[in-house]
Amino acid sequence: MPEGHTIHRAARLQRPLLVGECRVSSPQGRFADGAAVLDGTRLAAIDAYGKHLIYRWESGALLHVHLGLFGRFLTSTTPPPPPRSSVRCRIEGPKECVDLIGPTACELIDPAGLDTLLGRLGPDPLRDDAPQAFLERAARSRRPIGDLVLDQSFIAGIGNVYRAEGLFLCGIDPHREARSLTDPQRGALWETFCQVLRAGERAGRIVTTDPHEIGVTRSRMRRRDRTYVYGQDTCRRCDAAVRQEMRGGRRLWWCPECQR
DNA sequence: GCTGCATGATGAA
DNA sequence: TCATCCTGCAGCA
Repeated sequence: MPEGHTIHRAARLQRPLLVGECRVSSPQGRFADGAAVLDGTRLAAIDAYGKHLIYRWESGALLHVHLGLFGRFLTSTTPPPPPRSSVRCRIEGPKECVDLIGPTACELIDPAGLDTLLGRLGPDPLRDDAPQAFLERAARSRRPIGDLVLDQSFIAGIGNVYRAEGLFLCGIDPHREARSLTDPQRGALWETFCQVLRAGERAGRIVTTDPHEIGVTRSRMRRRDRTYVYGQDTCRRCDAAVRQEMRGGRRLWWCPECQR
């Protein structure tokens, strides 16, 4: 489900199959006006920024999609089956059909709107952005590092699972004030996010554990084997009871032993 | 059939 | 900090 890896993977996979002339519709009806504008025109490119997708059309039109918590894509080969009633937008390209379900955003935006959107985003590890802006702002911030990494203006693409797992892998207590960490700690955190997001983009799912450590074969990993602390009762590394806490409406998991 | 919950984000108070 | 929006599913009567 949707953290940055999902979005970049969707862009990579959809790009070669949708670029070209597309039929665009809104079976559910809530994007009917936008779909009418795009229908029959040619898609030029698909770009991912953090958790945002931008579909660029040859006409200059820009389609902004954000999956939010529930959004997802269903893909099918053309000709596609009839859409389910909840499909906000169907894009039927030359080689594939993509149905968009339950997005937070599915809207046409203008170039100024895109600038505003991108201006609110911090560097994105999956775009190979330079980490300086993140590192420098974090070095000055008094906010807890666990709150800060979910803030898309600090670093783009991290969600609740990667927050818990990235901080675990770096041995950092999420409550630590961001500025109290050392420069190498903040640097390692950025690098860790780069690694786990890239792995997630390739695999199409979040796996942050080392299968040898967990004692399973990579191909046999069940959901509970894929994370050290997220969604766990006990730490998959040290077996201590995993702590959890609601912060800003999101559940935060951490290991009190491995993250000091 | 209901309730609650989920890998997200926003706007009002 | 809270309510709200988006959807589907598990768990329970």
